[in-house]
Amino acid sequence: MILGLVGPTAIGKSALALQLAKELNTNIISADSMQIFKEFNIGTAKPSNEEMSRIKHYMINIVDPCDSFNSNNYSQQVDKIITLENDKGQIPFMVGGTGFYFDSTLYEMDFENSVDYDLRKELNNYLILNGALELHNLLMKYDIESAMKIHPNNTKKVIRAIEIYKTTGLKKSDGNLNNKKLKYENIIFELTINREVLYKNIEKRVDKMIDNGLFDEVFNLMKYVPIDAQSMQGIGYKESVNYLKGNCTKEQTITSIKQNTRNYAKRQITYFKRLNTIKLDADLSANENINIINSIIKRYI
RNA sequence: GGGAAGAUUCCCGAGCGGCUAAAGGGAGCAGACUGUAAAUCUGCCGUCUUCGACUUCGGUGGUUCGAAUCCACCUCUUCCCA
Repeated sequence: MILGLVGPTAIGKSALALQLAKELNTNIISADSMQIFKEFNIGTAKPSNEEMSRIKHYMINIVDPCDSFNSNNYSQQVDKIITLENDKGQIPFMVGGTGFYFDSTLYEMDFENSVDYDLRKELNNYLILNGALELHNLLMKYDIESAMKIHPNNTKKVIRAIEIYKTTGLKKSDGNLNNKKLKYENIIFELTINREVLYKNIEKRVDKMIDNGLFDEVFNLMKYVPIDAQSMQGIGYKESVNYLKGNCTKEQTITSIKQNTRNYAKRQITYFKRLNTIKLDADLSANENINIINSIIKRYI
């Protein structure tokens, strides 16, 4: 059993989560694909050390910035944590904006051992040489059903589908995507807010990150983290790299970070619709929301 | 004061007599998503009673069968010489 809190970036998840975790006397499992990286602090709006010392946060600062990490790595680690906490009689509180991490934790995922990075490289070369359509035709040969579902332009997904077939002999379309097996009972809350207000919040937050020294952080990171590392693709980071390399002005960079963050928030909101969430109004005070949450939890548990 | 360029749909920006509601990009909105997910990708995007109709390309008036595209004047903008 787990409790969850989702919401788009900059809506105030962390603040509410902190209070709630204290109230409920539980630990937090972060579900954030960027906060997993060590040393990526300002741009990921990571909780402060002080905050993390007050409430235990799992899944933050667990990956070296030069390494890669994926949703499967995530769910495997979180499985252990949930079991551990549940065994102690605790219901952990999963908080974050990475909807896919919730998905891959809450449900049984198909295709064990279906990763082959060399094959990906190979397919990527094939893509460069022959184009997206030919790559898609390749998938057509192995798994027509998936090929029909995946747009040829979505080459990452086309490659993954081929990879699944080549490594496991299974077709992606054989997975249980439409019939997912639930792993954990859960109650997921979702913070919502008026879109315009959200976008304003985002802009304010980005300005704050800049004031807090985002560029310095990235400058130091660039000394040892390759620019094409997964960690460097995060919003706020890739744009800063571009700026520090002298490719654009500071103003352009800030505008672009704000823009990309807004677009991201929009995608998050779309994703949350597939999660079965209970909506919370971010305009209400933390205490009000905590009361609402408490009453709902009591009803279920 | 003289000269040059230009005003295009929310923004940038093509078009330079018919094939144009007007390329492309951005924004916005909606959506997809099972191992890079802060990623990747898709659709819509003048209005409407949407297989058709209507109103648009600074303004007004012309030339044409027909104009965002040509002409005249007006308004504004940028730039250059004073």
